[in-house]
Amino acid sequence: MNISEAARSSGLSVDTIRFYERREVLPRPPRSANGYRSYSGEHIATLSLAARLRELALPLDEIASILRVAHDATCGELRDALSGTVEGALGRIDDRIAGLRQTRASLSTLRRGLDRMTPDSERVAGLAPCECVEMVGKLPRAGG
Amino acid sequence: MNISEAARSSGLSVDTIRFYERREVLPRPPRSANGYRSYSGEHIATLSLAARLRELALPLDEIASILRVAHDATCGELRDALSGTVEGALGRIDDRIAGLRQTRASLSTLRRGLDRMTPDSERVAGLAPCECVEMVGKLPRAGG
DNA sequence: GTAGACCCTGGAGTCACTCCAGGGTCAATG
DNA sequence: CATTGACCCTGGAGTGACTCCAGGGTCTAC
Repeated sequence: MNISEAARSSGLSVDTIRFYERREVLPRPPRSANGYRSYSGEHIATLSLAARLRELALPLDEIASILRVAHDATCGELRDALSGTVEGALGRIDDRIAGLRQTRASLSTLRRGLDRMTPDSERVAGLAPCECVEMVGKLPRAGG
Repeated sequence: MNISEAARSSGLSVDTIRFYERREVLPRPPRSANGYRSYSGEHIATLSLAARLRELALPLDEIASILRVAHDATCGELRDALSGTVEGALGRIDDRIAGLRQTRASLSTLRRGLDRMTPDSERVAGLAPCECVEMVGKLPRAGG
């Protein structure tokens, strides 16, 4: 299996696989006679695991150490490594979702306001030609 | 008002203000005799507007053009610029929230699975020492 | 034999900051 | 008047996680 097939079946892009390898997140696969990377089923499993962990919004360092553990650990060790990681990731995701919801609410408010406005044609030099700007300025601060 | 006061009252950091100025997102304020940036009330309004727009997850280019429009536009023009932008931003945020929720669900599944597992002590060379890895591998693909 | 799809490398570009070195300025204190 | 410490300036480098590029080699089908 060469790199583009590996990409297709793992869900990572070709560029990303090469990038992860350079960053030592992924193990270096053997090369065939022409110098092409050659991936086995086990390699593909590692790639897929990395892809899934990345989808869980884990930073690459963490993924790298999980993959290293996953290659020579007892089940219990791996479980412990994963559960700490998962706990942290859940917290970060919850914060992120809360922030985005705040932002979403601000945006809806802004849109409702814009819909209610009639476009007048007063042209002013300088900032704040109309209530639009005031509206945006008065939005509550969200955690973007 | 010098830059640190401007930062405090706009919600941007000092570094970010200077960075936005370099990137021509913000207008260059006048300098006082010693070379320090000197911000008027109108400048602060612009900074605050930029900060709010950034919280709405708009890219800097878009903010830059809105600020330029905001400085010499009719109310209707500004309204139109903002409403297109807001519409796009709402869509992006909804997608992002949906993706994060997927990820969150996967993480919860994973955590529940880990909690139910008993740590056995089988040590294997090669990937996939236990069901942990399979579990992660089988998580549904989320849009991270 | 040649067109087009694939592969390789090392390096640069992206976004939105954030931090740093190496310097100048200012207000208050001793 | 000297010094301390908080502030200000600039240009440039570092961050994370890619993404794209140039400039080359290889493989497959017609």
